[in-house]
Amino acid sequence: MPRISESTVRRLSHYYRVLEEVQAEGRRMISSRRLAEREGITSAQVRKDLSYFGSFGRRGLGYNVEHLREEIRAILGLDRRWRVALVGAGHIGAALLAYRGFAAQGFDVVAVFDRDPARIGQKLSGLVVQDVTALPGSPPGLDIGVIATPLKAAQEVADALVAAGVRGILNFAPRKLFAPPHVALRSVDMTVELESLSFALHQTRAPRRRRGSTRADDRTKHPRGA
Amino acid sequence: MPRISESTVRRLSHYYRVLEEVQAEGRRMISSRRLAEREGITSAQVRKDLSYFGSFGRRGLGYNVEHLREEIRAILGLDRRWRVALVGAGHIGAALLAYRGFAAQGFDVVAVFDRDPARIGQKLSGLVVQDVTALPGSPPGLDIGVIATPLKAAQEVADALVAAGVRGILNFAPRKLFAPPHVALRSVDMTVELESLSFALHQTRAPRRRRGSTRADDRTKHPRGA
DNA sequence: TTTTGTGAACGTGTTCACAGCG
DNA sequence: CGCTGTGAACACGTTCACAAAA
Repeated sequence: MPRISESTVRRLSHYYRVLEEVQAEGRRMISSRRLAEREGITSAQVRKDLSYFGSFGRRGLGYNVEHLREEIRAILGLDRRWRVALVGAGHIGAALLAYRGFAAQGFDVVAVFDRDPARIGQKLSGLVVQDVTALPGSPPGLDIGVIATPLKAAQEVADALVAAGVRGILNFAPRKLFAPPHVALRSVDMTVELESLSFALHQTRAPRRRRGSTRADDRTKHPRGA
Repeated sequence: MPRISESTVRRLSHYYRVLEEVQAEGRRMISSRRLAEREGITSAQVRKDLSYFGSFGRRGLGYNVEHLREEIRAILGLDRRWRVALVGAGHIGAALLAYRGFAAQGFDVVAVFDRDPARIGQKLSGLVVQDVTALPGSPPGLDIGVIATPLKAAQEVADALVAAGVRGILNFAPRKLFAPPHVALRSVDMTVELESLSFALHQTRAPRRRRGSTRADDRTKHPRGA
């Protein structure tokens, strides 16, 4: 198995979502073409992504929806539960905690921390907010840490999470964090997204044009544009 | 000027943040090397990114912090204000509204919509939540729409925002949206990030190794890893 | 026929490495 | 010397296009 690119993993995540929908619609099989249409990408991309992990389809027929869903579930590691610690019980932290879909996919928030004395001791979605200084060693077997603190505390909290033994960090603070190589790090940065939009809108250029091509074998038409 | 890649734009956004910090620290000049270190990338990347837009540095000296900040500010279109409509006044919507940094960078939320009668009419961070059916044409000169609704409403809301004339959409619903080519679309999908972490943690492989290389001219050492 | 799985071709973003200038 | 700006080399993800299978 070759090294899997981050983009492939993200697409798998999308395929998984589509398959859930398609399954709910009662379909038994789906082609790479249909799957691709739902995501606005090419069918070759779908097949290539899946081919890194095995041969899940049947030629002429497509993929069995339930089976493929289970395969991707296993590939993504969603067939087990992950113990998550949330640091930062402010607006964003609270919003994340309230998000039901969190636990639904295998992520259990087992502890919430904050530095603000006014928040410590309060209950949030069934969990008592603890003092962040209690982080080291407190909840055993932590897998993932979620950082929803203000900018300035973020790196410090990341270090504490690493010390507490997490192997993955999801960062919501708008700043680049550093962690040792054995700790996976992902960031969600709303500021960057907004500024990227700002850049795109700022360009009063001619509407961006598609990369041209004439051959069409594999090309998927995108129903409503990009 | 060549076509600018999305990754370059996102990095510009990061540089901008670093420059703000560096300026606050009172430094007058900064080299591509230092800038790169802060972001965990190579100095060549920094110089290449900037070179798409002009020659902002001075050989032997580096870049003037304030000047470069202003240049990037203009490039990203942050030297004007953008009128933003928020749809969805739930947990995430409320968290976004409460985020002060929003307005600080030029994004003014001028209207909030929701479908839930219980929320309509309530005040949120100084704005009265309006019925989403009032969206078409209500606030004139909208630039950007932010979608913070449940999954199922997202595409419908996107269509409404497009009809209302927005040129950019920031989507927080965990689903692929479609919009016409003249509307820029960005997504923040926490689910994908978590599942990407899950995948990384699930791989009990040997710790991922760096791509090898011996020459070092331009290489930047990353202080604490990736 | 339909649709998968995949090597090969292609295009695009990153890194190298150095000329050029302060 | 130090550091930028940049063509050229490289690496890597995407798309093509077709053999194979149902």
